[in-house]
Amino acid sequence: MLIIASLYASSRAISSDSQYTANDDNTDLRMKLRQLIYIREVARCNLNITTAAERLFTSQPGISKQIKQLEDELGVDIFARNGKHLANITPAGQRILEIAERVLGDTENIQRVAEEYRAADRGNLSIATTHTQARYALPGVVKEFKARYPDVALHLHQGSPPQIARLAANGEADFAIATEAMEHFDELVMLPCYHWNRCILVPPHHPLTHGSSVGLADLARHPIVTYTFGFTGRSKLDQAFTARGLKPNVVLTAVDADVIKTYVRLGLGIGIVANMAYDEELDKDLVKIDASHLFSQSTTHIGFRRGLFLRAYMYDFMHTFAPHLGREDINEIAAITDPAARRQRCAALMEALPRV
Amino acid sequence: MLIIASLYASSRAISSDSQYTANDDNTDLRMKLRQLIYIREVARCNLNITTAAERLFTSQPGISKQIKQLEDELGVDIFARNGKHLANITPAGQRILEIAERVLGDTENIQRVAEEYRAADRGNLSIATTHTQARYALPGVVKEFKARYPDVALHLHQGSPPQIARLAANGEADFAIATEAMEHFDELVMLPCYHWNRCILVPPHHPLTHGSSVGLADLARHPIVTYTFGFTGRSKLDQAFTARGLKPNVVLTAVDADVIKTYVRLGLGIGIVANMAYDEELDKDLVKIDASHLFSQSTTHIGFRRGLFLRAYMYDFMHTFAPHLGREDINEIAAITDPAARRQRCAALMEALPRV
DNA sequence: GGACGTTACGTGCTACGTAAGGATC
DNA sequence: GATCCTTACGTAGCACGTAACGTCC
Repeated sequence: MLIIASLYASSRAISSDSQYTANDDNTDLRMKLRQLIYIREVARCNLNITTAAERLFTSQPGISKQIKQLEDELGVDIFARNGKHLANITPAGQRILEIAERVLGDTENIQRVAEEYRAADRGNLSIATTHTQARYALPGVVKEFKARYPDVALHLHQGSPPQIARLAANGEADFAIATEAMEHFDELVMLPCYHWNRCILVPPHHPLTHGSSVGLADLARHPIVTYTFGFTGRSKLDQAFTARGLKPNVVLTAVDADVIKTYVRLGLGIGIVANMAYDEELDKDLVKIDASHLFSQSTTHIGFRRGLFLRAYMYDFMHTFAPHLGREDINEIAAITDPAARRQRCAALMEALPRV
Repeated sequence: MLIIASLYASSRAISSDSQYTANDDNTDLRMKLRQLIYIREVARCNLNITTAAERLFTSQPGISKQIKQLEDELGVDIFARNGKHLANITPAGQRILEIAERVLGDTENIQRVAEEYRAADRGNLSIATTHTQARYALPGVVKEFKARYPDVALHLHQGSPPQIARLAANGEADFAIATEAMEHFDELVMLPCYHWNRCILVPPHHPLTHGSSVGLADLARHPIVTYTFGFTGRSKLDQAFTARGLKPNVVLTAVDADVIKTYVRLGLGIGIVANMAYDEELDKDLVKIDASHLFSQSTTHIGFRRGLFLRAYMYDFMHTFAPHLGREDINEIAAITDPAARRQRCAALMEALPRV
């Protein structure tokens, strides 16, 4: 079949021409957003419809039926069934799910736009972050933010770096703020915020306080208390030791510096923590020895799902937290589709950050 | 309000935690795709709900009510009302409409993905193009394409360049193929296909056939029959004359070369047409004089809406039409968000095309 | 007065929940 | 046997069409 049509007559003549109504606008669209929510949730729940139903506060047969209906309309299976069990996601389903994610993200964006215009300084800000950030880096920013936006409800979700990244990727949190494991989610736009390094905390009169300059070998001779692997730049710490062929004697690992400090006070070992975790006032019973020369610096990032509509106060929050991040810079980087190119652009930003 | 929650317990504990369900997934989503279709159509119909209803084959009160319902849910007006008439699109509505376009485009993409997996070599291909392309550039490609994909229904829509661009931008056509006015639609990805230039057609024994080399001044001395402004590289033609301070004596303009040739045969003037419009066989009663040295070359582009899911046969069509366009190249360029950067990338491609 | 949008009302579809049935592990 | 998905059925809600009303040009 080859159809050739001319349309000089009227600039909108096309649509009144019945020939076009077939391929034309999605007039006969039966697909529903609910169905997309359903397939997404089922995919997220490891293909378990029952738990998906619980999480969406609806009935399991309802989801079952809607999914089947969607598959019928599209003419392809989204899920591969093994008898009556969902066994897998089909290739077509994979691609459909990707687009469905974007669609649902966009519907959320529509709601955000509406909120923005209804009340620019009212809304929610949901931040997923680690203990270190929540305890030492964010309080100042949060205080300033709350003073400026008293009507924005702030939610802080604490978790491990992978959890944090997942929350942001799923849209359950607006921002992810962390140091580790943030490069592995391509759907997240990660912006470098600040560099930091480590310090050593020891009780007063500890042998390390006597020597003039502390080296890695000195540290390796003492029992060490530091972060659990995967938290707060722990990887950089290990790298430094192994690069020198040293085996650190880590006797205790914790997720947060407060626990670490507690055990340093008990004399369990020397603490290696992020330097912003030392509080001049509260930790004056400990001696802080700078260790920036021993480890390569770490960089804390703030991330959000690509395509997320950013409220004005969200730009403001990022700018407060990392003053080098202006609205235009953020938009520019978020517009980059290719994750590799985005990382490259961010690397340039990182260079400009003050070293520690 | 400041909520801090910890989520170490379980990697998916979050969602069963009632604290999150408020800001969490769009569980209580009431928005419907129909509503988005409605607001888009109303916007397209110059805020006339009645005609939008006709075009969508539904009732006018239905649309009216659904729009109001959507506005209610979002809490902002999408359309500004003057009494009972829709007078304008609000700023919020503007942004909502942008996102709605993307959502609806994506739902269409889901259907395409489904088609692709259901029957890879079955489907529709809708091309909007000009007379020149349809008549002289496309027949060979179409023939080859139809042989390879007998089950793809091909639709050719002929129109003016702006109409063509609009069809592609609206999703009423998959491809736009034209030479002029293709840079002004940022939502279209435009790929350069081939360069071409003009030739002069005169009756036998015409004075121009005697001179050795034809110059612009020679042309300006004869009555000219050529394309209407805005068609088939007419702008480049005018530029050449005005750059030399010449005023061409255009006595007749037409949209297509067939009409031009007809009047050249009648002795109305000399014809200036695209060189691919000369048919060795059919036009042997006319003398063709190459004019590539007189005018700067034009470039024909193929364009599609950014974000459009491209079927395998669509890649193939483009490759057949412009062999330098491989699937990867197309994907790479389509992934570029910034229109300026995209144009720049295409400029590089154009350099590589054979000059004429 | 004509075109257009809104309100009111009736109807038919459909999504959803409950309950029972069958498959898989 | 426990878990999980499907089918069947009843209900309640909602979208849609018709008709009448109000409004703007």
